Amino acid sequence: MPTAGQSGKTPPRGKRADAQRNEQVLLAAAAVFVNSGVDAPIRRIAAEAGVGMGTIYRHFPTRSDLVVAFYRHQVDACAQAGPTLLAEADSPFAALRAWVDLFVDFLVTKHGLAKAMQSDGGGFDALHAYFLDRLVPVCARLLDAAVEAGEIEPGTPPQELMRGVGNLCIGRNSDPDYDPRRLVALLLRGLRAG
Amino acid sequence: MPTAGQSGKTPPRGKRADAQRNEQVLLAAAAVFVNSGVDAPIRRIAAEAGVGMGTIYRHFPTRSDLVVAFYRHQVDACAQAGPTLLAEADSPFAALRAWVDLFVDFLVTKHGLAKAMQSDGGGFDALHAYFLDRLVPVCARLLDAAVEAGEIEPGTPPQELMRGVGNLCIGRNSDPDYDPRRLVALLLRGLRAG
DNA sequence: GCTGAAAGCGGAGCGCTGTTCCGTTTTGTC
DNA sequence: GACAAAACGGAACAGCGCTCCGCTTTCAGC
Repeated sequence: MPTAGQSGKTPPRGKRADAQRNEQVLLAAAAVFVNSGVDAPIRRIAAEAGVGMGTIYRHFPTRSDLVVAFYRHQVDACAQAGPTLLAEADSPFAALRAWVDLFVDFLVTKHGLAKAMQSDGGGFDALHAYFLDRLVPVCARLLDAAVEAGEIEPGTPPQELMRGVGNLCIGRNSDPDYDPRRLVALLLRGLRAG
Repeated sequence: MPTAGQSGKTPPRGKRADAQRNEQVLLAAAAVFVNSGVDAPIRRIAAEAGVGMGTIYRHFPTRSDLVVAFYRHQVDACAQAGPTLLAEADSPFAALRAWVDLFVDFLVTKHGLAKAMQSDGGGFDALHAYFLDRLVPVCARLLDAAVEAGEIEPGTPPQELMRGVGNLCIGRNSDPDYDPRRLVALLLRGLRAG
């Protein structure tokens, strides 16, 4: 994937050089999300980046925007894996299962991302929206294919399945005995026709 | 410094009258949980009750304790419904399904309770513990009965199922289109032997 | 009744958040 | 180099949980 827009010497919309620089620095500093979770204090990220609070808010009006920017390419990779899996797997349902596994892996390896994705009152609306925008269509295609192949029953909206899977992944880090994968597997089993 | 020597001041088992009164007043004020969710500011509950912050923290060291005290009888009712349903339903699996429905109803009608129950970092540990203490044994008995009747596959720990169901109920209020019941039904379907 | 120690109370205060606002600095252009 | 616009930095404000300690209430023993 290309690095954030500008290659060579064409600044996209006339952003100033220092602004572009700071945006990159902020994205790099957002790596604290990896270890401290997406709830890491804004001040900390600003300090990590060596910029002031004003700067961070100007570039990313909500924490959600920063999180989206930071994880965007991973979400995109997950979205792109959908069609590939559908083409290569033994059956549409197998593809769906593999894709959901990918999604679950993504969520459980990011502290608190699943929780943040629910967006209920936490100001993570942009994150929620981005996940839905990118992944629901992919999920829909996989579901449709599986329905068409007679492997699962129709009637489950993709956004509902996504939401459910996301919800099941919440709190994995707070309880090492809890493994969302087993429950997600049960959920998918419940979809099967028969 | 207390002059320790007095004749037997009996340290009474019972609390002082004003303390008992305030505890009742606080429990009544905790009704703000119903409309404002379990995240309602402590200050607000204190104000509602007409007491100071110190009082509320003395009676309920964590917000979790207050929530537990407020919803305790409803949780107990849910726990007690387990054996009843098992005795009256057509089959153990039907009883399990009915009981889970009861649990889901309880969770979705309390703003944010499901989220709080996850206890990941929110200081809701006592709430989490109480739910588990009271409901996991009930769930275990229902699961065992259904396994014994050959209706579901063995291998799902009750605490995992509880957690999964609880997780699926998160955020129902933030998205009216999301209905956890359908997904919970799928999950239970996934348990079935066959 | 009184009385005084212990139990309980109240809320100011601390530390931590997110977010805004505006004087100062940097940048790019003429 | 000058100058306006863009961007910056962090002090300041608001809201939160929680603690701490001087003041008030209770109640057994007289």
